[in-house]
Amino acid sequence: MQNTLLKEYRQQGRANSTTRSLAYERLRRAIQKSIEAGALEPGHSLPSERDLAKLLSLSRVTVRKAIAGLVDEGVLTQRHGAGTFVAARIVKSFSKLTSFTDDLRARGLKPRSVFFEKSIGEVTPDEAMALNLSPGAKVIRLHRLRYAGDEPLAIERTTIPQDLVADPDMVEDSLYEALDKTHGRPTRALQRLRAIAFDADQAKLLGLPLGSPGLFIERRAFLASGRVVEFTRSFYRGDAYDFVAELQSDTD
Amino acid sequence: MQNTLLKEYRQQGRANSTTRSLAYERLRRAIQKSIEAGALEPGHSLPSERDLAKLLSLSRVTVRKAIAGLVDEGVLTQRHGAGTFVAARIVKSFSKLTSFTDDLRARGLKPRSVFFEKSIGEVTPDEAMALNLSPGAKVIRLHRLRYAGDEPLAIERTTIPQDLVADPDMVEDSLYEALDKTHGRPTRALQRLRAIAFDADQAKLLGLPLGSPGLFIERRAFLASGRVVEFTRSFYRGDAYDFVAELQSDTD
DNA sequence: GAGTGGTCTAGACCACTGC
DNA sequence: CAGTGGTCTAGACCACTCA
Repeated sequence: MQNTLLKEYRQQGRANSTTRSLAYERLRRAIQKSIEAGALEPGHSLPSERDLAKLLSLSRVTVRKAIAGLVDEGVLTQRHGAGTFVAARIVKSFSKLTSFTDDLRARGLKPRSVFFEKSIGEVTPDEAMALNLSPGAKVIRLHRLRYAGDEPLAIERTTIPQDLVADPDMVEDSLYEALDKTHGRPTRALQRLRAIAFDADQAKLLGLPLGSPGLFIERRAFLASGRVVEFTRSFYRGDAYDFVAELQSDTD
Repeated sequence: MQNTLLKEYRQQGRANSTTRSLAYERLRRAIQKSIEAGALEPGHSLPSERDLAKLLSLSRVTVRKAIAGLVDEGVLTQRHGAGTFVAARIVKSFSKLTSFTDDLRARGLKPRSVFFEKSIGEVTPDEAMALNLSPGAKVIRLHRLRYAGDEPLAIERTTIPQDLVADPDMVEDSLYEALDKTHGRPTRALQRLRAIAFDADQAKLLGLPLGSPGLFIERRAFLASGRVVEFTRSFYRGDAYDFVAELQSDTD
């Protein structure tokens, strides 16, 4: 834990031979890496600011600056008098388009998918509408349970035009990583969200009591060209997610 | 300019007779007020950090902390070697959002409020933090049930600095309409949202079964000067609220 | 009461800007 | 070149948490 952090900190120093490295940036990256590597798990505490300062031969002010950055990204949380902890809830920006897989990795969680379905078929009228496809077009359908480590987090149904991905088996964990290799990631998305209560099937899959609160999210993601790459309907566990949005208040 | 800032800083000190006030919060508020009062206009520069520190008998670190908060809200901008300036225009990427309330109006439904509480009081520590107010400052509290026609939709608790609205009775249905008549509407807001299950009291108020799904939304709305005008915690019926956002992929 | 984060100080050196 | 913000230090005291 401390050792990993110290190692990462030194590593970060070496990384930038060309550029001058800032102590607080180095420490910040070191903490991030330690979390991603699993040395710091959600809910666990970091060494105290004073200990970190001593360990790394930094002043406490510098340590605080490094931590502050991660706190306002939602990666760490601090409790006065108690300590600094790796955030347990997943705070997801509702304004930035990020991949589920990347989100979890940034928090030191291991994303994993269990597929119920990976198939090719003809679009339904619904899907054709959502994806702007002609009737008769072929689509790939993914239906899966998404995990963070051993914890099921969400149920997800995704539909993708077949000409964009070709083979459903190209998608292992991350759709966006598969897209990287072909048409690139989407640059824009429209998302709609509401609260729901899980029905019997959903609750069972997620290991929650019937009627537990969750979030239903529907997303259409677009390529730079304007093409719809993805139509996804997800059910997220309410106890694991926080969504943050920055918005412009309407003139009316 | 400098004079106004100094005066505002002292003013902020007086507000809290009982509790200790934080220097960086005081300075931050003083800068905001100076902007609102027109003593600092967009594009103009602030005194240098060193000068501010000397003027207010603070350390430079403290002055920087006050400024940093306003910089990341987009109210001020800093240019290395040049100075600190009042932002000419706030350039940030916002999601466009439509709330259920907006949809209501668009659909011709009548929003209506039943108030449980409309009062004036002193800020709680929580509220002071959320609104960037000095301890001891007066706030208006609104606690209400919001309807669309005869359907209860949400339970809402709003806290507003008193100097922005003066009289709680000025708010009939829309807080923003009341603000139109005084300081103008907020230009930006930060929202955090998660799924919850309604407890007994909430369920009863909304006429729903215990444990029904809902959205808990916490919102802080800002004026162009960076001042927080509103801190609201709402509980929306899950079956009635749709949250729509457009997301952008970020290069960083 | 020991340990934690939260605030604050009075210095210092560096990198950049603009005259 | 003088002046600015950017980084960093080595202290200090306070307020809070938890056993």
